[in-house]
Amino acid sequence: MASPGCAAHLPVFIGHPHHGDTRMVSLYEDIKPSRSLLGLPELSWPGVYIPCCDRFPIQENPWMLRMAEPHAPAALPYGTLEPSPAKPSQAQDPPCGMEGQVEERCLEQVQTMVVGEVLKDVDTACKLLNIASDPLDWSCVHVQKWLLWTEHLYRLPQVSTLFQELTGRDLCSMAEADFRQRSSQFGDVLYAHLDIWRSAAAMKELCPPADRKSGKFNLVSENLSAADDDSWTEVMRSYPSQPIHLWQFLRELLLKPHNYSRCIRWLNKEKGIFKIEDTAHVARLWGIRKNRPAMNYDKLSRSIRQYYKKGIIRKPDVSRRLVYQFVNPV
DNA sequence: TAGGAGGAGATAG
DNA sequence: CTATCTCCTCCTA
Repeated sequence: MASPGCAAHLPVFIGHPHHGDTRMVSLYEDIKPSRSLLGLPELSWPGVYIPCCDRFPIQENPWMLRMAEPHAPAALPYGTLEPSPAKPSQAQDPPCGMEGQVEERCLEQVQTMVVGEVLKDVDTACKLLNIASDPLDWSCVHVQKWLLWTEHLYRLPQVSTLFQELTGRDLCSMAEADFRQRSSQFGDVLYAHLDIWRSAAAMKELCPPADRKSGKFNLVSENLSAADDDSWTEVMRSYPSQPIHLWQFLRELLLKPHNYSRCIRWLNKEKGIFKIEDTAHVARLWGIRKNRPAMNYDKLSRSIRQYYKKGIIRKPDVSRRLVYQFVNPV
């Protein structure tokens, strides 16, 4: 994606780009595309560069300072991601002395967190979409799901129609120019996003989840949302088979408040009472998950109501709009 | 006008 | 056959 001497910006949304609580950074690919790490033994992305380090001098950057603390970095508001002028030389300057070592370690930590978050996001998307993490394994249907998801994630106009009848292998064999040919405006974004997925798949192969859990990537899940991650993993273990049921899907969203609290959230977790805050968003997510592009809240709510007589979901004692209750809370 | 309740036929796995 | 999906009517806030 990067032409020589003209490195490209690779936006990576950590969490969800539409939400204020999103921690978002832009990965800067320096010279080599991230795919080039496929053959690398070490588990770091060469050239991954955090442009926010440019914008905020490290000693004045609270976000950077918080890296050393045990909790999550503060959110970077959506919209601050505009590619800042690339300054590769600055990123590549060898740090000097103790200060330089601290800075380097800090950068390493950030990189590790970013990569860990990317892997987590890819994992989450895989589970929500029910597709393999490795694009090479995707069927045409999986490719369409991934495209719909990417459209949704980056708020792209409909691009999935431009990539019909393509398997994941077809997609992976395409050069950036081929992507641009199909979509002159967003081909590069799709290419970059696919690149992230391919890199993540390669990385997962090099470093299985068990290793990641106990290894360096633990930094991320420990620091950012350990409880979330555990419950999420638990949920996925509980429902390994397909197809997923709507109530399970809703519960999954509820168990990822970091990503989805803007569209669905607990009002009373103990009692299993939740509220759908953004009907269109939840319906769209469900539609993507079930490959039903025409899904809307009207239909989704009808499906929820089917659970009334099955005793899975009901309206709370005090009925309120968009508020439902799991009959058997977790 | 959006959301809620529920009937009923269609559809996918 | 089950679990929705889809379309529908009627009701309510």
